[in-house]
Formats: sequence, C-alpha cells, structure tokens
Amino acid sequence: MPGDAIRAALVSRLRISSTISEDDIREIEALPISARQFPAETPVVRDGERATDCCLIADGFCVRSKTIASGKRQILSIHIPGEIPDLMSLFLRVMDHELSTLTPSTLGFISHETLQKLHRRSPNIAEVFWRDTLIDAAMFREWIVNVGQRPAPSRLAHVMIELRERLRIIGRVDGSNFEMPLTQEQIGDALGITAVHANRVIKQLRQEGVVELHRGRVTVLDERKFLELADFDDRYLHQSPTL
Amino acid sequence: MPGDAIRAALVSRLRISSTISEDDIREIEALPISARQFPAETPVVRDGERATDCCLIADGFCVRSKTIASGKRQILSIHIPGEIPDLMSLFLRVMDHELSTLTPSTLGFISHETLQKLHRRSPNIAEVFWRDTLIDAAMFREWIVNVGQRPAPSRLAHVMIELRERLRIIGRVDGSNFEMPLTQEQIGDALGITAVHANRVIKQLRQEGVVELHRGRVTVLDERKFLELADFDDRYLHQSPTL
DNA sequence: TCGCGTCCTTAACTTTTGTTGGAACCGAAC
DNA sequence: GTTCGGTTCCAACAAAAGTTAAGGACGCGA
Repeated sequence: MPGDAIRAALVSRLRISSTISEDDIREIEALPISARQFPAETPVVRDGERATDCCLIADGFCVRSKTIASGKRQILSIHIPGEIPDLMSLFLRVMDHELSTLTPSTLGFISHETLQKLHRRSPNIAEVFWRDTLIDAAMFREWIVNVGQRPAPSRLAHVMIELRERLRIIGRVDGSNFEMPLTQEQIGDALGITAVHANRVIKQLRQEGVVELHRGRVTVLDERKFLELADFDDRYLHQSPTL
Repeated sequence: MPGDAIRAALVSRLRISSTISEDDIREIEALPISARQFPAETPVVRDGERATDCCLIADGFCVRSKTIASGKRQILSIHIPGEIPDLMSLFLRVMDHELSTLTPSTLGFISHETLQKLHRRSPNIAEVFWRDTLIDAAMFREWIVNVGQRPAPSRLAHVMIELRERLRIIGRVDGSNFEMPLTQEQIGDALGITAVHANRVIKQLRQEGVVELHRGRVTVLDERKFLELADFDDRYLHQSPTL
C-alpha cells in the first residue's frame, strides 16, 4: 500500500469528527511515516513498554487489551484502518496496555518527536488530535457500560454495531455484511464472558434470526431486532465536529 | 473555601502527574473561577447537555455515570477534590454521560473560552491538561478490566484501592481509613452488580477480615489480603511525569 | 490426500449473580 | 420522642454465566 493511501484513511476519518483546514490537511499529509507489516495475532506495543512512535493502521484490524494476574484478558477496543490506537502514548509514554494485531496488518509509524513539533507549529492540529484521544475515551466509557450493565446478547450486538458504524465511515460496510475478524475466544475477552458462553450467545442470536456470524464476517438478518437489542446510540462516537 | 485553596488542590495534583514550570503554575493559579455549592446527589452536567465550562472539584465527591434504556446505571468514575471530571467537554461539547455530586460539594467553574485561550498562549499547559485527559482514559481502561474480568470481591477491593491512592495525593488518607461515600446501591452501579450482591460482597470481605465499610468510611483490616485481592498495579494512574 | 491443529459446537454440572420480599437499623424532620 | 424514608442486611429461589470435557468442522501443510 502506498504511503498516500495510508494518510488518506487518517484524513478522511479526522474530517468526519473535526473541522480541519486545507492547510492543516496538507501538514498531516506531509508527515513522515514508516510502514511495517505485521502478521496476525502479533503484539505491536507491549504493556509496560516505553513508546517512541504512534502507530497508524493502514490496513488490518488491531485490538488493545490488558491481561491481569490471574491470566484473564480483557479486550478494550477494536481498531480499523485510519485509526491511531496508541495516540495516547504521546503523553503517556509507558504503555498501560497492549496493542496487537488481529489480522495481518500494515502499520505506519510516526515518531512522537514529529508529532510534538507539529502540535507546537499548529495548535489547530493539536486540538484535532486531542479531540481524537477524547473520542477514544468516550468509547471506553461506553465499553464500561456495555460490560457492566447489558446482558450478554446485547453486549455482543452493541460491539458489532459500534464496529459497523466505524467501518461505514471508511466505506467498509457491504449492505448487511461487514468484517469482525475475532475468534469466539476473543469475543469472550471483549465482552467479559467465557468463550463457551460467547458461543451460546452467538448461537442464540442466530437462532432468533438477528445476526449471523461466520468466519469473521457479520451478516445482519433483522436490522430492527439488531438495533433494539444493542441499545445503540451513536452520540458517544462524536462523529460530527459540532458535537 | 477561598478561591486560592481551590486552585491549590488542582496544582498539587498536576505537579504529581506532570512537569510544570513555575510560570505555568502562576498562569493556572490566575485562572478566573466561579464557585458554586451543590447539595448531595445532584446532577452537575447532564447527559446530552452542551457544556460551556469545565468543573473543578473544590470540595466533595462526584461521580460520572451513564444510564441505559433499561434504566440500569453504570458509574464510570469517582472524583475527588482537585480533579476536573469534565475536562473532556472542552472538545467534546455535547456530554455523553452525566456528572453528579455524591456528597454536598463546592465546585469551581472555568469557562471553555478561558481554557482555550490559555492553551493557545501556553502549549506547555495545554500538554499538561491533555495528559490529564489521557490519564482519565487510562482509568477508564482499568475500570473496563475491573468490571469485565475480576470477580466481584476483587472488583470492590480494586475500586477501593484506586480511590485510596488518589486520596493519598491530596492528603486525605488517615492511617487505614479513608472516605468512600457511596451507598451499596451506588457501589453496585460502580461494579456492575446489584445492590443485594454488593451487600453480600461487603459482608464477605468483612467476615474474612479484609476491609470494613461503614457509613461511607473504609477501614482496612488486613493490608496484605486487601492488596492481593485487588490485584492492583498503580502504573495506570501515571502518577509520575516520567511515565 | 492425509493428518494436525485451531476453532467451533454442545452437554452436564457448578458457581456466581439476580430477583423478590421482608426485617432491622438509623438519622433527620416534625 | 416519634415517625418516616432510606439504607443495610438477609433468606429463598431463579437465572445467567463459568467449568470441564469431548466430538466435529475446517483449513493448511506435508
């Protein structure tokens, strides 16, 4: 993938959530980025590591997660092309969680130094990125609610719809189909349930004719039921500069 | 409470997490703040509201929470004096959650306009505040793990220790005692369990001689058991500028 | 094409958590 | 002091989720 396409995904995403001038866009497009390939299921930045770069997803799916002493793992967020999952490392140098790939991925690295210089030069751009980290936090808040209050089938539906709405922005929803390349084990880690229970829930949603999940691909069978079950309100995604 | 004391709590907290120059501190101390009193259990900023100010806690305890369609409520964080719980509203104008008091509180309001001007004038201060919002997000990540992966007794112990470590910074831990002014209903909302189950868990921890919780006051009975149960690692609080 | 490994699937059983309903306790207001 | 409302506490039962174990599907590489 050429460097231009990588930057384009980022810019198109930022344009949806913030107001950016054409000058600022040129600045962002001029950022030096070094791309690297990662296989599936591979750590990119580890918990406890000191980061020197931020990582822009050019292609592939990634997740952030934390593993506790008992060995249990919690997935905190799912990331798609155009996102910078570890932007927070700019000011929180020592990682408090792990970033890893789900699928084979192309990642672009931008050094903290470069970003900090850019922010000093252009406070507008700094604000756009700051806002991006705040939206990240808003998604964590919703994730807490999901894991803490919703019954398991709703949790799954909610995570699915959140992912779909974000994929839509980058043009990766095909009718009632979209990608969600997680194993049932990983779905369990995302929802705070075991893989066995994740399987039960998936089976139930299939039998009730709500959604079908097969080999990392979601097919919505009944949009109304799906939305109702998920209890989804997209306000927290702040996908409009006026919000 | 005089305005100076309000600012002092904020500054002492920021000094622990970031490196700030004396000039910057003077700038922060010169911020115009208007104080207001709030009774216990009162909303300060509502979900869906458009904020024009940020709110600095001068005295009292507050929580942030979200309520879902079914009526269930999830507490996202507990806040103590010196914190600015809704700093995120600076760039995410429309609130996606609610901020409310737990106890009678004195809150200082700083207008978004004032803060934005300050950030333009001093990028250093902007970075300190940005970092503060990133620490907020780090706490949400840990909260997800807590609710998603830990058994209920550990969840309670973890929330207690997080609160204690933050209270310690502002000098509000008295030996093995500290304040946690939540009802069992609210504890349930924070841990993602029902009030009845919260009561069971509290009883269990008391019977096992770990902690005692009485009328909003926590007394640690066995520090070793307490720490072990909570599975607490303070790295995510980023209470050191080098992290 | 076979064999291996990963993931998916299911069943039986256990544990945790939710639900309902009620009693005891306590502080604030009258 | 008495009453009242909110909290705390508890028991019995129901539902949700975890655990363990095992068979089946599928894709990949030898």
